[in-house]
Amino acid sequence: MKEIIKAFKALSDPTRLRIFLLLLEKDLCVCELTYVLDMSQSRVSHQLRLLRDADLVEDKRDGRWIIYTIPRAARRGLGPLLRRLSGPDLAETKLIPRDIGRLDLCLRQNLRKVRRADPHQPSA
Amino acid sequence: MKEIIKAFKALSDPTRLRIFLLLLEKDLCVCELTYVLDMSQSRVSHQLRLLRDADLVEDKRDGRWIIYTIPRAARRGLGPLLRRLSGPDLAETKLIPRDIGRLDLCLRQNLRKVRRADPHQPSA
DNA sequence: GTCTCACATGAATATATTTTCATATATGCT
DNA sequence: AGCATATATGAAAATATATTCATGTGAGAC
Repeated sequence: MKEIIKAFKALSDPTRLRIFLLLLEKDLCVCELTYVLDMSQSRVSHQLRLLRDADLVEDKRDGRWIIYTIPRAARRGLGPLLRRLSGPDLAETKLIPRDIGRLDLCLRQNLRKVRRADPHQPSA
Repeated sequence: MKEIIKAFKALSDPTRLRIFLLLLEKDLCVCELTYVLDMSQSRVSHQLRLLRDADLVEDKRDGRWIIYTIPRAARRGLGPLLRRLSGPDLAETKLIPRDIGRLDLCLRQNLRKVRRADPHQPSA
């Protein structure tokens, strides 16, 4: 019961729902989310914590970045519901077309491009 | 989007989730809910309004009483999710066993028994 | 019409959530 | 070690939500 309340509460905020829907599309790091949402990093981090506390997202470190992911349980449970609530047979995309646009933009810029944590990269 | 937020927000409060789950079991009037939840009528009414604003419940008058119902759309969308979130193949019942107990008690007392809006009741 | 019951609602208060700002931590680079 | 980048977090301020209390409304009984 408490878990369910937490999950609903977590998704009942526009920012967090947008984050969740974005992550449903693709795993992202905080700076990518910050870019797409055009919000302060602190704000995004705080919201991510609530999503994490509700077990709606997971994080794993990758070098300097922390990548957020939607664990399988949450994907299974909520993905279908959101598809249904957003109208018959629509992808999450339809809920946040603007964000998806900015996400594409963001991915093209490859924010995490150059400095990967790969010490073995040959210089030529 | 706004509708989805409203729906999640509506279900992210313990009182409202309990009401929703009770109504998933059975259509009920406000005084029955008040009894089962053991809360003030005003409090229950306020929460019902939020649920109604989120299209998660509907009401219809029946004589003196106002009966709350879960419309089909909400039942279809959220029922399955709640069943899944509450564990594999569990009915909503498992989420609020106490409330269901009190509901049975309440129904046995037949709060809406005597004064039905039936003017043709013979006196003998 | 008057009384009672069932319910709704406005306004004030109490409580929780969100945002911002400053600062802390961890990683990688040089 | 020192610096920059990526992210987290505590605390205060801003904002939203929930609860209570008093009162309003509408239906049925008489």
